[in-house]
Amino acid sequence: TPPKAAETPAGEPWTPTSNLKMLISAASPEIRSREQRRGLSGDAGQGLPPKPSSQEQLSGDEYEKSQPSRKEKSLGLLCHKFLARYPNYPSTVENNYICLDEVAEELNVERRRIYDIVNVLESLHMVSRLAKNRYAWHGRHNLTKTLQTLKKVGEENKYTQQIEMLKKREYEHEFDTDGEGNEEMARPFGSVEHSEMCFVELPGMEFRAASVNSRKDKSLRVMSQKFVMLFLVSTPQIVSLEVAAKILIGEDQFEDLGKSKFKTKIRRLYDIANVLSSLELIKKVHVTEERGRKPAFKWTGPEVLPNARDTKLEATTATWVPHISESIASKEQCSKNLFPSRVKQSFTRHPSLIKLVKSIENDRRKIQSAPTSPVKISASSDENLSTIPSKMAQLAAISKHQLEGQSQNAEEMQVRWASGCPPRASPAAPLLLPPAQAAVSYAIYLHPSQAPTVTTYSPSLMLQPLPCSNTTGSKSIDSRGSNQTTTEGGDDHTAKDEPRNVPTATKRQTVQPEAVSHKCLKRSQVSQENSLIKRCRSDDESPDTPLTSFPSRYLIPFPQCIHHGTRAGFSTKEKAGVCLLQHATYSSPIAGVIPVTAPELKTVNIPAFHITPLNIMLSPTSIAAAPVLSNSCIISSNTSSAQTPSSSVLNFTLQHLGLIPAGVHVPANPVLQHMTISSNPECVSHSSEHTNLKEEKVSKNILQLSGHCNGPKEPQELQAAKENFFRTPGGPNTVSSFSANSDGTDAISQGTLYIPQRKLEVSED
DNA sequence: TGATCCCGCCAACGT
DNA sequence: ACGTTGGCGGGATCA
Repeated sequence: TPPKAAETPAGEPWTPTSNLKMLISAASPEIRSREQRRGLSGDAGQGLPPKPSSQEQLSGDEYEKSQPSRKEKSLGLLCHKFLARYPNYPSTVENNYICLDEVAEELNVERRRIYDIVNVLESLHMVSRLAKNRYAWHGRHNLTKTLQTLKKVGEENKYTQQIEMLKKREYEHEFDTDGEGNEEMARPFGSVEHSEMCFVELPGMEFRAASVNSRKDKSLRVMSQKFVMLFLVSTPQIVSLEVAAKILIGEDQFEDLGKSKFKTKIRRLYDIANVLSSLELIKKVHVTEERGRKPAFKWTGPEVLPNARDTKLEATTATWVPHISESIASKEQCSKNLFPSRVKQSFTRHPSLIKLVKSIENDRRKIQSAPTSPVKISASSDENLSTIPSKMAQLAAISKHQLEGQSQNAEEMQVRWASGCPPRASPAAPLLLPPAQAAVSYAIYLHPSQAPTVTTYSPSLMLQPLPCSNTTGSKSIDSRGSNQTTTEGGDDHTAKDEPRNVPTATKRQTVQPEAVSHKCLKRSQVSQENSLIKRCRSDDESPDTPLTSFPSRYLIPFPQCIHHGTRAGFSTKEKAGVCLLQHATYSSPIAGVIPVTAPELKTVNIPAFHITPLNIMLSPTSIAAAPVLSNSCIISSNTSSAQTPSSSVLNFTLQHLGLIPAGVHVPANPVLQHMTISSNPECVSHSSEHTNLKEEKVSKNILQLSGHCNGPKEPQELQAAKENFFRTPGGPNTVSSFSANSDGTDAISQGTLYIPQRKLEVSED
């Protein structure tokens, strides 16, 4: 039963946060939909209407479709609803699949709209396309990394300068007619060269991210990234639409700079801004300059630090990971020593590579796409609220979403202990790996969803200096425009220092007394409770979660596997230079499946195999970028002799290694890079439970794999294996194997295999 | 009014 | 041929 909006001070613009949270928490999507289908009778007056102020309680007839009112259909709201369906930090293999059709249907919108959302999410690597109608949800796991990368690229592109230039010019030509004036302004920057910026990828994500790359990926995706870059490189982190549009246009094709083009650009930017806003990465504000107030947006997302440093892991890996600054000395040198795998290159896909990538993608595509019939949203199906979803539900969804976001902090904190505390044996076996032994190789199975979060910084990139960004001395972006005033759309507290690291800006608002205080307080309170709740829930499957999830991966340590085979494999298939290195390497049967986590595995008699497929497509770039293995050094003790990692460290590392896009064999030297923790203890922890159900699935996986595991593989075989691999229920997965020795030889001793499992879909619905 | 931006046509692509 | 993606911009709404 929808609680009533007790408080809601009159006139207050609807605050997603307010009391709704209760509703939300109470009403999970499913429930809500159930209710919806019922009649909407109850909800009408509730106070959910976006525009509460006046016409609230309509008589009971038209509330339903009286007037969806433009706002109710806004992309922003839709986006909120969309986001509400997925956790910010999805655990490993949760229900991270997104089916566009379904979503569109459930959200009651046209597919087209979903694309708008998904596209920008994709630009942030929060989702990635898997196949035709499917996307994988990654949530914010990659966000930090993505932002860092974007920032870097943005800096490389001299966005800061461009912005300044633009402003300056603008200033100068105040009087000038826009029409002619702009022509010249577009050119100013040496643009040409870097104009070719394409989709920025993340190591490990590239493939998927680019999977859609075929089409002139020009707009949304890329535009979105550029837009974000602008925020990240500008000092007041405020970007006006106008400026953004101009810069973005400038880069695009230098062709007609018609006014229409500008207009269109702005339109797109609004679309993007809407979703970014929903993500709470930006907020609308107004900049008042000479002219008047111009719409602009202010970055409210997490502060993006130059690199590493913010990753909890850092502490742990610090020893092995030299800080960037140090590496700069000589690129070559460094790269040689520290960055075994190549060096430079932004994570931007260069046009020249596209082709290659494309072919790869095609390859992949074949494997994955299956016909999907577009499901039309028939207004007919009365049973399922064809009509307007109750506003209540909407709000609930939103608030829920928000709450989740707020709790994220806690989650992050949680991760923290990991670095310090010895991993106590958690039920999640993965942590229990035996101490590293002499030579051990590990194969890690990566599930797509848990996109590897490793970042490798290329020296070149590292060149960029001060954490403070704004390299150039001329930092006063709007120095002259100091008069720039920003007006917050809703709340105030503007440019003040945002707490860095505060993911969600919201919490901070509490500070404000007065008007805002009301809601803020409320909000914060709620959020707290909520997070608590969340916390509790996290351990067990949330009651309201319709899906049952299973352990996502199992570790199967195997003795001395060989790895050579693997290596060979790599070379073979490399033709494309890239390729999905998905091969399977097999080795002698496992001595025994080690206990690790999955009991069922034991049941299944698995031949030991060492799989090394990398389902992640590695573009040349990425390869370079992802030397992978990263802390392999940690594993291979030899490198840093003295530091034989304690088992705890090892475990920890391994765990996280799972996130790394490995598969790329590790070159001689350990690469340094830092990674982000993407999975938290929780994920692992529940893996121990409900295992049985999936047994069959597991075995299935295994069988498939094993089927192909025979001796050295031929390219063909690999291919086949690959396909099968992808077909696995779990979807594409990645297994990587790596080992690193100081001398470049493989040192392998022990291997671990992660087998991701997919949860059964039990959803009602 | 100008700021927003929904809507959906229709082209580019993939299959 | 048909389905999926997703530019694009008219024109309705909102403030």
